[in-house]
Amino acid sequence: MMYEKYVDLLKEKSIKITPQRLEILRYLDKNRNHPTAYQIYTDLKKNNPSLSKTTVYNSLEILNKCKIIHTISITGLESRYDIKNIIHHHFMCKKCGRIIDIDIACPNIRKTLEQGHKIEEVHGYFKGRCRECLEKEIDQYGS
Amino acid sequence: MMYEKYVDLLKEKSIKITPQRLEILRYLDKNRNHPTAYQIYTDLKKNNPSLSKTTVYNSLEILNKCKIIHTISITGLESRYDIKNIIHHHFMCKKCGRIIDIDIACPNIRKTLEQGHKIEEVHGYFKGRCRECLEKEIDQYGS
DNA sequence: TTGTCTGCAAACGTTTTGCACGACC
DNA sequence: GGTCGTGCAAAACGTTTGCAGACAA
Repeated sequence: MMYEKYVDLLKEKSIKITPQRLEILRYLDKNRNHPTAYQIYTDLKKNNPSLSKTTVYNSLEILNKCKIIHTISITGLESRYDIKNIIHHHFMCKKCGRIIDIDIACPNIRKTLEQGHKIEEVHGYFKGRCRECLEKEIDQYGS
Repeated sequence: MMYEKYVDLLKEKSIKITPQRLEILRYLDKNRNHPTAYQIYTDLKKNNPSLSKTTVYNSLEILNKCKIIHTISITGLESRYDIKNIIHHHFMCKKCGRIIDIDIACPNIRKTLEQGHKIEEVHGYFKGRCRECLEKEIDQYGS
């Protein structure tokens, strides 16, 4: 079998390598649209009908804990998952629901706040209307 | 009856004034600890046993839509609610679960992103360990 | 053989829905 | 009289749990 980065990554983090975990990682690598656990589950079930939701949730949890993937809770409903490894934030279009990576970092974030609280994670969630939805509005109602 | 700011605020936004809505606003004004809908419901039910969950959810939704209150989804589980009217962000302690207001604004946030997406809401969620929990750790394991 | 991972079913907590009643212009 | 808000119950949804069997060190 050819070299696969996720095999190495799991080894590096001392997480047991299982076919399910690898499939989830490959799925997130190919699908950069921030899928839900259910989307991952139903899509992977097509090629592996015995896959269970429990395994998907368990795998996502362990991969998130080891920072191989990231959990996004921008919708306020379900969690969504992301495998990008550089720090970034997210924009959600309130019209079409798309979630888009935002490659900006807030430059003046301190690691410890004035009050002494220690920051370990920063989640920037931006909401609004995406360019495509804005353009549709102009087409409809005129500029 | 004495002057009440929330009566005026609802009038201003053309939202019908009902006892339930006012009670929820007064509750959030007094309880600045980012309660869940269920906490609001059970606490207000003590003085108004006929109050229903539906009404609490309906009211929170309409008040959020009109920006009188804000919905916080930092936990990834339930929604929490906040009545503070100046822009701020939130810190959640991963040990004790407390959610604390962070009065900083990211200075260089544009209203429109490079790709043309229009930002209407900014939610900054910070997670880590609060001062009190950090101090407990030091007491336990030594500095 | 021990611990860990998987998969199924059931349970759980939060939120939404359908519907009937009541209040208010 | 028609619209809107309320309250109850049931359903829906995402997620977690308990448990039994399978697998790997």
